[in-house]
Amino acid sequence: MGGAAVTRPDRRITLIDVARAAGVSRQTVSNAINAPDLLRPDTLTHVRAVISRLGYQPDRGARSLRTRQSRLIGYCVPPPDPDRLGWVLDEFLHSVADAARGADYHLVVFTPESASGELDTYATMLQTGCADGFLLTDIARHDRRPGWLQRRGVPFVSYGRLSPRVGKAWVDVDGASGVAKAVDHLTGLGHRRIAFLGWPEGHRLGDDRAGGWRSAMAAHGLDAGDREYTEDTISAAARAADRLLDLPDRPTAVIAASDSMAVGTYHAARNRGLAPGRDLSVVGFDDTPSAALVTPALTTVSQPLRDAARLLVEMLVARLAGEPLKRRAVLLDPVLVVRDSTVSPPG
Amino acid sequence: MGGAAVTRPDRRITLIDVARAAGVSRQTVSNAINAPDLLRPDTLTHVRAVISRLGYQPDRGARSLRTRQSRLIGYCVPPPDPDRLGWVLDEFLHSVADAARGADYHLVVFTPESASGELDTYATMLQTGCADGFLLTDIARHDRRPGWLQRRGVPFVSYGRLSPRVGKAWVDVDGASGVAKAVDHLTGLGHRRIAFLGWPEGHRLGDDRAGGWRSAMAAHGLDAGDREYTEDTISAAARAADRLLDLPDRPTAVIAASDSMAVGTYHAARNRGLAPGRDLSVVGFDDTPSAALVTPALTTVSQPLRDAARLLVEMLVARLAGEPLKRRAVLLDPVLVVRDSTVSPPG
DNA sequence: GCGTCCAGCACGCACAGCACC
DNA sequence: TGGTGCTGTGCGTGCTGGACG
Repeated sequence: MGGAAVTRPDRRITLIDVARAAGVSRQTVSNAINAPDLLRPDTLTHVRAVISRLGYQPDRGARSLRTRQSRLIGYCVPPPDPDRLGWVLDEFLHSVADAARGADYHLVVFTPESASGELDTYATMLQTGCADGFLLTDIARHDRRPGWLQRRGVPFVSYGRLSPRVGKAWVDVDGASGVAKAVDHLTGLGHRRIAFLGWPEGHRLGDDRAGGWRSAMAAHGLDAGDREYTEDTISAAARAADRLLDLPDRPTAVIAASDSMAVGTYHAARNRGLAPGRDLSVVGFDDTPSAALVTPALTTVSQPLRDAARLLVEMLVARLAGEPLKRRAVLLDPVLVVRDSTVSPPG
Repeated sequence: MGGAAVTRPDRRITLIDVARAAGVSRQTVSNAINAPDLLRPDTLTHVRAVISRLGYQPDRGARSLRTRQSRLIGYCVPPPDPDRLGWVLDEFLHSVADAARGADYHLVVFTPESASGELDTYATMLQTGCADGFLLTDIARHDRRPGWLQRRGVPFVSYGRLSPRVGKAWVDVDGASGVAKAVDHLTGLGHRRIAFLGWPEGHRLGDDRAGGWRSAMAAHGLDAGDREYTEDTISAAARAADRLLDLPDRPTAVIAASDSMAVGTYHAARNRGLAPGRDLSVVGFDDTPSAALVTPALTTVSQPLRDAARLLVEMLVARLAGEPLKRRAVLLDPVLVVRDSTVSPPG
């Protein structure tokens, strides 16, 4: 019998223990937690004192069985891609987990069972009571998840805008505004030929950012002719940036739709003997951890991740509680972080 | 009444439904899932067929209430530090979540309630049945978590070695071997003066990596005199690298104990007009996503994250099941990823 | 007695409805 | 009466002990 009882630290404290110690019934203790306004103030104070004295914590299993809720938020982590800059998962996750705890929720991360059956995984998570609602990120062009969840009435929120047809609760960064800030910054430095390197048209995020560039250029009376669209990888961006630098009247600055593409632009510039941050100004988007580390340190548009996380959790929790949303679609204004990759145009 | 019943997609399928459909008792269905060897083969086949036909999934809440287990693995995400390179959280989390699902576990990420009361958070997670065991990373010098968990008999595993006193189940990267590979690589290029930039002594990881450098240098008949120890941030590393480059007979290569410190070395070199990857070779450790992006692309020691994650989950699941561990402490051999920051010494 | 399978109970909680002042 | 607090019940499982052949 030498083995320690690993799974049983000590007997759990239950509602009944608290009730006995406080001299009230189970239900009164339950109400003290879930419906405090049903108790007389002095009873409430007394029960609460006993609760904290005994260190009582409601059991999730039992509560979940009774209420049919897990108080768990599901988040399917996107698979890492070596040719894309690491996402800002670190800070985002931290912020989300923090906000969730504030609402007495927890965050469950999971991966799809198979590439094809991602939706099945969401179904399983729901059926087994492993999540009450979901947090979505990296919404793709024809993403099936929002519509699927919407049809089933499953609460979810998205970091990334949604078409009204498939969902109403989302938070996103105002890409147009972010890129416009980059244009303002560059014109302030004296640039007139500012190119844009974006994603293929039809991508919501990409179109948003490209639109911001176009209108900001127009606002400054500049021509928005120099642009290339390509997929969001370093290597593809380098090829696209090459085409921009091949233009007869070469741009003096490039705004990229992501940090990955900005790094690709660095490569293209160096390949023809141009020094980014001296001969060519470059602006990125996302402020990934790498942005501050590359040489020259990258000027980039930073997403307000903490605010986004807080809002997303707030919205999801409201949906889970069946409450109406105060704000359904929130566009956050990003900040331009100026580093060393943007300087006055040469000459 | 127009509002849809958001929380109730449709009535759940329970053990009883399956039992009725299969013409057996609840318990037999339960056994088909948890103790298949108690059933006659034909009964088992039949029941299993009905289970998959109805798409039955055991309810986590009920199961958790009965078994006193959540089938949840807790992971406290370390707070992001802007002056340190983003951790490799992305890939690690993905791998862990993947491995956990294979064992019918899920991963709950959480943050400490307060900086001081991290242990309280672990206690709460346990008490509320929000985790059965924990995954630890970033073990600090005098980390209180392993001992605390150990004393309470809480199952946990650590990514990062543990002193036998506070825990026996861990997986770690063989830092000494990784650094030795870096030394071999550099001597192969013709370097003789290879400095080491590490963490203050007493840090297990740091000592491990420093030891690898010392013994590899000795094996090559080289002097292991050039070393600096400092904290793991870019700025501190830059100052320490400065001191190395101030040495009368300047090293031609620097091996840093982390990618952050390698980037700090880049800065220090450039400040005195030395080009890393030409005048000075630099090797990092960790292969963070930024390593491939900095200029020159950083040669670095890569952690086998997938293997680590798989092993960690395997060990934790075994501990949770009360089974003996096949392997308690596993040292994984890292791989040197050669990029552009290491070249033959100048001259 | 052995191999299968089944009925009753308890896990800890929250809801409905009743009792009290 | 209305504000408070209490008792009975069931959520879906898995364990214990018993029944059947």
